[in-house]
Amino acid sequence: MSRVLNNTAPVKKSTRDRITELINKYQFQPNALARSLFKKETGMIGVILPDITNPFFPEVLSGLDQEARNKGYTFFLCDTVSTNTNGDSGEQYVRESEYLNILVEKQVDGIIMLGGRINLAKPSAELVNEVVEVCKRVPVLLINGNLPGEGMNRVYADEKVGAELATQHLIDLGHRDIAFVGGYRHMSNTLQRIQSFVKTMEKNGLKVRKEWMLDGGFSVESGKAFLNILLGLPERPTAVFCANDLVAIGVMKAANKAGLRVPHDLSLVGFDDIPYASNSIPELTTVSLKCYDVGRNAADLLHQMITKNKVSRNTKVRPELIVRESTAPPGGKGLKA
Amino acid sequence: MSRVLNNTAPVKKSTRDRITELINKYQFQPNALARSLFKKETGMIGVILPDITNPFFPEVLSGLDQEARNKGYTFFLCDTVSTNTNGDSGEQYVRESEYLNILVEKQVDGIIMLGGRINLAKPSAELVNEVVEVCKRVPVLLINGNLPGEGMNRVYADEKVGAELATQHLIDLGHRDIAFVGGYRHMSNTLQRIQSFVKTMEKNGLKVRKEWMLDGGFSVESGKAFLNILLGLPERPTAVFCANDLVAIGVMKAANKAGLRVPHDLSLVGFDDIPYASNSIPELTTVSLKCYDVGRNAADLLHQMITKNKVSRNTKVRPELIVRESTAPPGGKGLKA
DNA sequence: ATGGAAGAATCAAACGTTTTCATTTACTTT
DNA sequence: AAAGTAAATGAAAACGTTTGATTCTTCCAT
Repeated sequence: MSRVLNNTAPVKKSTRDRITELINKYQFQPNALARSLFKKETGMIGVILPDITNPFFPEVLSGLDQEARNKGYTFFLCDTVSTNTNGDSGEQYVRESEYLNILVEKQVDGIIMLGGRINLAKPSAELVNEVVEVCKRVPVLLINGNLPGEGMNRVYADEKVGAELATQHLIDLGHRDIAFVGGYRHMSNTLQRIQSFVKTMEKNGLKVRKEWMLDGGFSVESGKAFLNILLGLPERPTAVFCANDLVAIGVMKAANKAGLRVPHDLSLVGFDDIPYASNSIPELTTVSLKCYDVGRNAADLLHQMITKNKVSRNTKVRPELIVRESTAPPGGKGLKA
Repeated sequence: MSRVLNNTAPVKKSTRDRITELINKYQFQPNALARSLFKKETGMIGVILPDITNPFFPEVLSGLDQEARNKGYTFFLCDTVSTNTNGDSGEQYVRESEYLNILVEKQVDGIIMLGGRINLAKPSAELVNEVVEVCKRVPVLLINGNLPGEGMNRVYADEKVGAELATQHLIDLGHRDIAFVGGYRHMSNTLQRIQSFVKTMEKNGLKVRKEWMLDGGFSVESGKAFLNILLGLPERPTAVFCANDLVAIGVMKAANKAGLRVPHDLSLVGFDDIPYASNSIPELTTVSLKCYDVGRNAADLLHQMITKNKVSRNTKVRPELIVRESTAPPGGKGLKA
């Protein structure tokens, strides 16, 4: 029966017909569990991410899916968000560990980790150990994150050039007083963006002001808060570079409420290029992390790791500046009252 | 060994210790495939949806996950979108069938269908047949969709009261000239919204204008197109009810470009309450479909279907009007030039 | 016609669990 | 102390597939 389904051996036409007839008659469908048990491959890939509700992730998921689908993979979705948001991300982290275990128990062919603890600037030794341990059993691929030491496989967007692109764009427009707001200093991606930001500023002979460097969130709400802080300062920037699009939206909303017009009074650039970015009024200038491409690359790389059992080298994808409507030369009154 | 892992039988302390030591030593992890093969349950739920990139779906996914997680389920994500968008949704439909097959082969404990063909106003007999066939093998739950005849299990938001809420809100504000734009007439959810819209209009003695009823898309782009059509008309509405938030955003952008202020010149209400809705400027008045609640309910119901093997009755969740900033009395110049 | 080879069909083992049943060991009670 | 009961352990079957080995046909060539 197996032979006729999979054409794995020659079989006389008479018997083949007999079998196929039975298959149709009983609506037979093979049991993938049993097959996987024997073949030691499941065609399943686990993807662990912090929060499916963050529009950033569906985008890369989409790329992953597109590339992996025709290779015959299906996805386990492991959302680690702690929905009963008591602000305790500890719970999220234990969930991450749990899922790691579940996935290897379910014998997935590969695991993709996306965000969460792998984004920490200083990941705990415990986590590193854990992931290394899992790596021994199943190929693991990190997207937009890193873990020190162990030569992990990763594909990621080049945060540094992304931040440089954005900063330089603002400078070329004529801005000299630029703020950076958003993110968390203890996360590696934020850190890279900040570092690249100050580097680019200094390269252009511009000063970065400590009091214009605000972090503490990736959300719209935090964006509003950041702008309000900025508004309370004696000296104010004419442009702000936001750690991601969501906080850019927040900044924009708060600016609007304060009677400031974007980009006339204040230039704004975001980061990520989530769908939001092109839907706001005015549309947001941002740097695209090419989530979709990152996803596709990841799927491809993981597939190689699974089949060739070979550690391919990491892939870095180059971000792209998307100039839309939220940036302009510093013509207006700026943030100055 | 199985006994000590699962505490399924009394075991002497000495041997228990011996076993646990070995487990730790060899980092033993059980094979979920083998277990599932024997127990005939996998703890896996398949969810089929059209496009993870549409912010509507992550929201319900999140609710699903939250409720199902602590019951020990994990999710298969089956995105049926045809990413090489040649506009051919036929491909999407065959993918839907494919996934249905894959999921039963993988022995999932249950299947959740979300959008796609189950939203068609007139589903093909072929589809109905297919789903009925699958239902014989594994519990299937439809979210926000229906299939005729066969007493399918479903949980859904009450589109009719949602549309009524929105329409009545506009009317209460004093609007008499209201347009309805967006969606597809051949989809059941659009149809219900339309029907409820005209019913509510007529109940208030208001006339609905054929030329103000536009359909043909759920996207931002289509929203822009709709408004532009409206602008070209000799007589224009003072408010428009959009089939979903995305087209409302589109309408808002097009209005903005045409120099119209929302809500001063034009009132706008959306549908769905996706995260976008509260991030736009002005924030969008909309009706919340309670995606998250729908998701939670679905997870709960499916769990009952799986364990109790009982066909629970359908669940309907009541939408809620969220009044924000995009609606106001028809004070402005309206759309009239 | 017999031997052999190639083709077709059938058998059996293996994948890693769980559970039942039987067997052995330990404990309690009269 | 013996018997009976309870606890602990061991062995084996089953879940549904795949594949390598084995047997059985069939046919061709010597």
